[in-house]
Amino acid sequence: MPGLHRVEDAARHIPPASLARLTIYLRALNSLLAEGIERVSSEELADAAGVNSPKLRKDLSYLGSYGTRGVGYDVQYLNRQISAALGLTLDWRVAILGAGNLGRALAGYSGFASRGFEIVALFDADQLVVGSEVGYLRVSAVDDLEAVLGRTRTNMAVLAVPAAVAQELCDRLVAAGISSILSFAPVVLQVPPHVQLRKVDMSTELEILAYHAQRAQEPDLGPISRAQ
Amino acid sequence: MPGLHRVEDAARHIPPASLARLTIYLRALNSLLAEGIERVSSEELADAAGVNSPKLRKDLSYLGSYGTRGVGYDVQYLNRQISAALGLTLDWRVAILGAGNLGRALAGYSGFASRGFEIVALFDADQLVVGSEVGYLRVSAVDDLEAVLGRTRTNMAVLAVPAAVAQELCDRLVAAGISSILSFAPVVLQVPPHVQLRKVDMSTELEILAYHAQRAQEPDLGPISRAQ
DNA sequence: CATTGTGAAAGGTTTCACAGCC
DNA sequence: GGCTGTGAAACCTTTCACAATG
Repeated sequence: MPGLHRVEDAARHIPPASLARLTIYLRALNSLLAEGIERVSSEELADAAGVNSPKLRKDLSYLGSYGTRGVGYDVQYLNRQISAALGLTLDWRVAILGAGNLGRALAGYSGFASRGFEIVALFDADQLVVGSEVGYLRVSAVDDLEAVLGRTRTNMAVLAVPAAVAQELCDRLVAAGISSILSFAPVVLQVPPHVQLRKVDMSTELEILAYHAQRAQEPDLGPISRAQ
Repeated sequence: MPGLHRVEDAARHIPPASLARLTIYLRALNSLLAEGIERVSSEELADAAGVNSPKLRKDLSYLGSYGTRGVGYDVQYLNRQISAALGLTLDWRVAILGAGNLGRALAGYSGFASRGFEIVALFDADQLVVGSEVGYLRVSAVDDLEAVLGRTRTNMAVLAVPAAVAQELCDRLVAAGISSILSFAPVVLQVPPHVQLRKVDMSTELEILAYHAQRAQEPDLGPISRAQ
């Protein structure tokens, strides 16, 4: 394995487009690891991740050079390097706000745990739900938000609540010192600049599909450019 | 033959980046409509959508010119034009595969219905779940997939199933003639080129947050570029 | 000698300034 | 006067070809 005192391997700037794909490579590497495969070429890994191989090599080049020319990449080593670059080796403690179907689905989602994200709290406003058990978690009252966040040393939060209360809860999270927030609420949230907010919008994706399907239906628009 | 510029206003090619934001503008316009606001400037609408105003104007310019200089946009009219451009005025009939927490969350998600996506079927493999009611839907057996898709005239599908069975079900959907698929399964799926597949990956988003949070924690990396 | 790592070109996206129009 | 619509510049991303190398 390469020496220790190379380029500061940790965190140079990774372009956003690249960053999003690195997480996909991680997933593919984990599958290979599970199958007991030890070495992989950029071509094979790119196939498994659904991208082309020059793109994959370019993406990896932002982290450092972790392959061997003429040979390929060591699956386990590359897996560790990407995890480290993304910060997945740190201790991430996640609170989920909203214990509806979505919140419960997220609480039980194995993809989080397998990446080192520990779900440490689950909140709901409904008194009938507070106190019930979801997996190994007990649902906390949203009234106790600040206290529970502190006690559990939460450093990330997921909003799985109705649009109407999302901004208010977001504000409380920020006031409580949380600066990494993932929102599933279908509404634009305002946060101060030091807070990282990301959004997952489930209906946006269906709407994009509708656009492409509509175009496919109408065969009268001249040369059709490859969609996606 | 490069000739024939028949520029129909309906569906010229919309750049992907623009397309994704148009759905956000729609949401913002719907909020304005609900508040009874009839006219909006590019500046106001851009604020509501969380983008800057030249970007919004550029995005709208791919559809046509639907504003009035010196005045702004008519909320209802612009709403209709964007909906039409995205194909939301057509009849979308969606099947959800997987009636776990995620599938049920999606089945009950009001954002779908309000955009004209009708959920017409919900499938599960578990015999204990098949036949039960979720909202106004009765859960169908995945064994009857093809028959139910045909009977309900489904033209879009959502995969909310475990990674292990996602590819197999995806293949059956494609064989049954579905060519618009949204997957929540954390796995790379293979589809033929005529099929539009989109993916929502919930752990990718947390991983991107982790990367930025890690960088914010380490103040020792020289000039820090503003994240996001 | 197969395969990585990377400059350079091509293609796509965002920003900007301002012409055009009500 | 005020706001939209858009070409042109700046910036970012992807592709490509090939030099570098174990």
